[in-house]
Amino acid sequence: MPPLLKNVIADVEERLKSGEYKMTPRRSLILRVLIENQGRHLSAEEVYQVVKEQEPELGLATVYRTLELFSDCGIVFGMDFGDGRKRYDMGLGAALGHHHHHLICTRCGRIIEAGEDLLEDLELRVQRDYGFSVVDHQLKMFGLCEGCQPKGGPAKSGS
Amino acid sequence: MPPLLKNVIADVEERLKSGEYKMTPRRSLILRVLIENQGRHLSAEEVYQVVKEQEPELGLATVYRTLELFSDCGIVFGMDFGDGRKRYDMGLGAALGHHHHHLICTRCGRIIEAGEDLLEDLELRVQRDYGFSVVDHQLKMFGLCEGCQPKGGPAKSGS
DNA sequence: TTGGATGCAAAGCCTTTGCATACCT
DNA sequence: AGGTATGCAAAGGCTTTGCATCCAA
Repeated sequence: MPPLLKNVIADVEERLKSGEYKMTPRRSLILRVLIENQGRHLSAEEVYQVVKEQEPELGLATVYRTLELFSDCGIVFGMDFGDGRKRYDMGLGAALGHHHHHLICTRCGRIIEAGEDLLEDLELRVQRDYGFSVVDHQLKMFGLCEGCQPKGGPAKSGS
Repeated sequence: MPPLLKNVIADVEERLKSGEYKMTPRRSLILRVLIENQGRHLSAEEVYQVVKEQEPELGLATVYRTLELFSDCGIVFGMDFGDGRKRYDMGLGAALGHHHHHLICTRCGRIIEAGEDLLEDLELRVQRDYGFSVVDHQLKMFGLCEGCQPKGGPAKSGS
């Protein structure tokens, strides 16, 4: 495994220990799966399927418990794309696990991560106009991804 | 009931009829509850509780079915604040039922509607940079509402 | 030895569905 | 009559929990 991965795992271990938790082999495995699937927003069940390939003994409940644990520690973030199940992803990159921007294609279901930070501006306005102090935000945009859009450029609809 | 309300109900009736559905007394009642509670993002269960006061015979399943029906007709919009249940609100005002901006207080749970439209700008960028054509979006900001913020101005933490 | 970690299965929540009945055109 | 609307209760899907066991410090 690449050294970066080791670092991340070590870092997570630190965070867990500071909260009286242990980094067990199973948790480590789940973490690795999450890292290797960054940006794919796996559900608990999906994590379970992947993890079970290497650790068939591992139970679904452990996945749920681990995901919640990681979530509490700020290691992963849960999100909801309206498909009836929670999905998770690493909180790496953004300093505070801040800024989750997703473009959700309503046709093929693909979810694209967008890295915009224009919301800084909006946060300031909200802070000022509503007296609301923003800690985190989540933006979802629904529409059609490039591949699902009508092809052929800006053709006239008729001819 | 105010004339505006009548108009809305009549309009909804039109929409239902155009889809082969009927505006029944129960649906009308549910609609009225939704209208009278705009901005409160009621869950199905909550709608049920309110509706039952006037129509104790009405069943929860009808509420669910009606909410889905309204949702399909674009009359209401479902959203998710991460509390494990769908919440609904009227899609009035914004032309396309577009622009749902919510400020969610993580301390008291209050949900404030924000009417900003700064995202137009962001949508354009997304369109350009990702080739993603945005149809709708949803923005949630988590933080502390005015009442839940530490009082007394920028006081020193110690003394 | 003690406390957390885990598997398994049962239980919980919210939501959807099946079926028989009631209502309206 | 014919078809939709509805209540009730059962069924479903995802998640959490209880309990006995296992593991590590």
